[in-house]
Amino acid sequence: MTILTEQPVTSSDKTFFKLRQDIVEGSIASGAKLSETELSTKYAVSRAIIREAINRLESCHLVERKANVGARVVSLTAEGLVELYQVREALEGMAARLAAQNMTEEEIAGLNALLSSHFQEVKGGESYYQEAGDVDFHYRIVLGSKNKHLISVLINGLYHLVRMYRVQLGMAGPRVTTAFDEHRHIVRAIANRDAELAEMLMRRHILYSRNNIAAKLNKAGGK
Amino acid sequence: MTILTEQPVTSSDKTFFKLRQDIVEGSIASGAKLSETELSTKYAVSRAIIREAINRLESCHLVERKANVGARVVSLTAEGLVELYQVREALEGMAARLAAQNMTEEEIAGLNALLSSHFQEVKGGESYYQEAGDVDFHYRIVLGSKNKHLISVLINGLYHLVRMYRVQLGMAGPRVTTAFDEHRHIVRAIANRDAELAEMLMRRHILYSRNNIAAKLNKAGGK
DNA sequence: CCATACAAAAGTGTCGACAATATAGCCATA
DNA sequence: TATGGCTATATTGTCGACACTTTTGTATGG
Repeated sequence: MTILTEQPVTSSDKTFFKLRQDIVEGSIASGAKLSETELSTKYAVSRAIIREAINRLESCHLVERKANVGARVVSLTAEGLVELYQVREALEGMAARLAAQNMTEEEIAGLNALLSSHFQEVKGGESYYQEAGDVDFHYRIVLGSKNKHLISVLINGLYHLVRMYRVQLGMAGPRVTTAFDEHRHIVRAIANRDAELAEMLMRRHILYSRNNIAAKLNKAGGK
Repeated sequence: MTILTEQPVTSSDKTFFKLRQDIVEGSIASGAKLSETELSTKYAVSRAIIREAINRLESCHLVERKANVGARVVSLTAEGLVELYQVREALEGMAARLAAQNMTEEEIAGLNALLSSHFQEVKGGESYYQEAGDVDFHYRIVLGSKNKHLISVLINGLYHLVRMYRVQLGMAGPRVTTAFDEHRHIVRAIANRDAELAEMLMRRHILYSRNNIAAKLNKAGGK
């Protein structure tokens, strides 16, 4: 399903992954305080482990920490979402550009295969797999850029925050078929090695999806 | 001089800053192993402090760590430099776009003042201040984007690696007057609130500077 | 009744020691 | 001599305890 194969080796890793999952999926509420002592009993590890996990979460922009005070889970705001998608637009646009230059023919064939399987699911109307498929699609292009920094910042960093917004704001949209067409055009540009076009299409794709989500957010929590 | 006012509050902060400086400036060689015990005696702090510092350095892409093995300072390569500047191109391009939308008139006036003072220095031929001035210029535009994620990724993350390349490869170039003109055009676009143009000029500016540095790197270490 | 200062509590920052893992060196064997 | 496995060493991972800072609650004075 998903390409990413990050395997926890140390106990600190495991705790970090669990904590991240709990935050992304909302088991730990957005904006909540993260007490080190409390978490250390909850996850049955020492405080040192929790501290290290919190530090890593801070690097992912999932928690904010103040010295001598503590850490809180980030709160999800409309501005935050816009800012996040602006960064995605820049980085994933560049990723698409580089993917058009650097992906192998095999990888491109794999992308096309992925699109085909998505097409079946779109007809079936399975929105969950759609979500996972979209994630998978973007992952592959980012990895296809072959740019270490790009991959690290997006996949180890921002994507988890993106997922957090999606999960907690309940994104499963009427945008699926539209997005699917956009994916097709992006892949075509990559297959044609048209880096310029691939970047532009990816940026538009993300911009559209941002507007779509922002509209939902305004409709839901219009305070 | 520089805008960034990150003040170390805890002992861990101080150690992190020192270590980062030593790595960026080459006191600790690129590619060197970072022994926790060794560093803890060298910097006169406990191993826990060193561990935390190393974790943070990993987030900055300044060291690479493997579980149960240890951490090494990143090694500087031509490919790494290209990848780094590709990310800069994407992010700072977006930063310039957003700065054109979000900077206040006062901030833009400040940018112009900065350019003027640089002009004096260019005539005086003080290459050190030029370097600092260039850094300052890019900082201001990134901050002017008012995008939290953009600021964090660039200023807390990639910029230190950029500085590391610059310092250790001895960048003080014949490109100074050219770069100065490019800065002028970027500021003009921002002042005109021409986001599109500002982004394009910034991207070209970084692309040029990448090519310039890469040329030097090939000439120097052509192995 | 409000404000200020002080004291108690809770929480984070730091440390040294122990446990688990990887590396290096050595010996035995083919 | 080369190779394989074993032991010893060094290094990282984890833990519990102590020190310091922030916060909270309380009491006192205005």
